[in-house]
Amino acid sequence: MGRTSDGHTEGRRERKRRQTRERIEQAAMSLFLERGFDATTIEDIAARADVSKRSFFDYFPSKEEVVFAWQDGFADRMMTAIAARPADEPAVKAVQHGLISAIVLAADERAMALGELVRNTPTLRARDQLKYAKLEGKLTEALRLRARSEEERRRMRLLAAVVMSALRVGGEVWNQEPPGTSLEAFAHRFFGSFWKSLGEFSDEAEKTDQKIPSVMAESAR
Amino acid sequence: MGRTSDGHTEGRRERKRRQTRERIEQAAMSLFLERGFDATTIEDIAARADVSKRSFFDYFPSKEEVVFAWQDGFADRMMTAIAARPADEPAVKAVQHGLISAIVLAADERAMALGELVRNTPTLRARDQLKYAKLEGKLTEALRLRARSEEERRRMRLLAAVVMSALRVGGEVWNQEPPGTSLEAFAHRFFGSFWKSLGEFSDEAEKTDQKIPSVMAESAR
DNA sequence: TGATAATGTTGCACTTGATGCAAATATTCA
DNA sequence: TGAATATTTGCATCAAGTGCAACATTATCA
Repeated sequence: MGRTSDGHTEGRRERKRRQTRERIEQAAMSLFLERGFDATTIEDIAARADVSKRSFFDYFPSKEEVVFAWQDGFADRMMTAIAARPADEPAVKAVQHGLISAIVLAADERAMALGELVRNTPTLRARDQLKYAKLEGKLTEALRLRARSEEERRRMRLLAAVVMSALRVGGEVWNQEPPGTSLEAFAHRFFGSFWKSLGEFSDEAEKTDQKIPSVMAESAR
Repeated sequence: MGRTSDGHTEGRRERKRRQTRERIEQAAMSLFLERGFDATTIEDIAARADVSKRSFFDYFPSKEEVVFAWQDGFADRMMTAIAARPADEPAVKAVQHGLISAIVLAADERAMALGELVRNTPTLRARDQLKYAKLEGKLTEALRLRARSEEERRRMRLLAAVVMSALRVGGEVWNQEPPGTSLEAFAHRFFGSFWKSLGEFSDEAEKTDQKIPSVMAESAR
C-alpha cells in the first residue's frame, strides 16, 4: 500500500479517488483552454475524463469550482509560510514575505494561462472576486495566530484587507509589465511602494483632521 | 405625455416599461425576503409581477441581478458626490465624504434587509463580492477625474482599492455595532481610525526597509 | 384617422447545470 | 470467501437561461 506525504496510508480506494479527481481537473482545464469555459459542457469534461456526468459532481460541486480548485492549496501554503516567519517580525513584513513566497511557488505557466482564461470569461468574474474574499479570511486567521493583544487582533483584520488590495492591484500592474520580469523582485518592489503609498494616504488624511478615537479599539457610541 | 426628471419626454411605452421593471423588482425582493433566494423560482416572481417567465429576462439578465439592481444608482450617486467636492480637497477626504454621503442616502431599512439576505445566502456570496469590484472601478474613475498628474492618476487606483477595503471592513464592524448608532458618525469615526491604521502599517514597513523606487511610477525592470 | 413601422410580450421548444435516488460495481478486511 | 462499506452510474426531475416566431401594443406620419 502506498503512503501519502503525511505518512497516512493510502489504499487503492483513496488513490483511485485522487487520480480520478486529477483526471477530471485536467480534462476540464484543457477543454476550458481549448474552447473556453462557456463552450465546454460537463458532459464534455466527463467524457474526456472517462467518468459519467453524474460522477463529475461527486468530485466538484460545480463547473466553476474546477477553475478555482488550486485555491485551497495556495491558501494553505500561504498560511504555512506566514506561520514560519520569525515571531518578532512585524506583521506587515510577515505577510509580505509569506504571501510573496506562496505566490512565487504558485505562479507557473498553468497559473498564468488560468488567469487569462478567467480574465476573458465574464461568467467567471464573480467567482473570481470571491477568491479574494476567501483568501482574505484565511489571511486574517494566519495573522491573528501571531497577534499578541486584542488590539492587534483587530488590526489584523484590516491589514488582511489592505494586503488583498495590494494583491489585486499588484496583479493588474504585473499583467501590464513587460514579460521576462522577475516576479519575486517585482512583488517586493510593489509592496515597497504600496506601504509607502499607504503612508501618504494617511498623512493626507491627518493634515486636514483633528484626532479621532479609534472605533476599532472600543465600541464607542 | 409625462416627463422624466431630466426633462426627456416619457411616452406610454417607456413609462410602462419602467413600471413593469419596478413591479418585477418588488415582487422578487418580497419573495426573497419571505422564502429566501434559493426557494424562489423565476416563475414565482413572474407570477407575482404578473408577467410571463420569458418577460422576466427582458428586464433582468438573471435572478441574481435583481438583488443587486440598486447598485448602479448607488455608484452614480457616489460619483456625483465625489465630483461635487471642492477641487482642492485632498483625494482621501473627497472619497471619504463622497462615499459616506452616498452610503447615508442608500442605507434605509430595505437596504439593511437586503444586506442580511445576502449575508445568509451562500449562493449570493460571489456576486456580492463582484459588487465591490464594480464599485472599485467606478471609484477609480471618479478619482481620476480629479487627478492632476499622471502620477496621481496611478495612485488613485490604489486609493480606490484601499477605500473598498475600508468599506468592506467598515460594513462588518457596523454590523456588530449596537443598533441605534448614527451611521454617519460611525462612518466618519471609522475612516478616521482607518487612515491612522494605514499610517501605522506604513511606519511598520519603513522601519525594517531601505528605500525602494516606486514600481508604480516607472516601468522598472 | 388609419396604415404601417417599431417595439414589447408571450408561449414553446430546447440546452445545460445541478440534485436525489436506487441499482450496480468495486474495495476492504475479518 | 463473503459480508460490510464505499464508489460509480443511469435515470428522472427541476430550474435557469436562450432563441425564435407569433401576437399585441404603441408610435409615427401621410
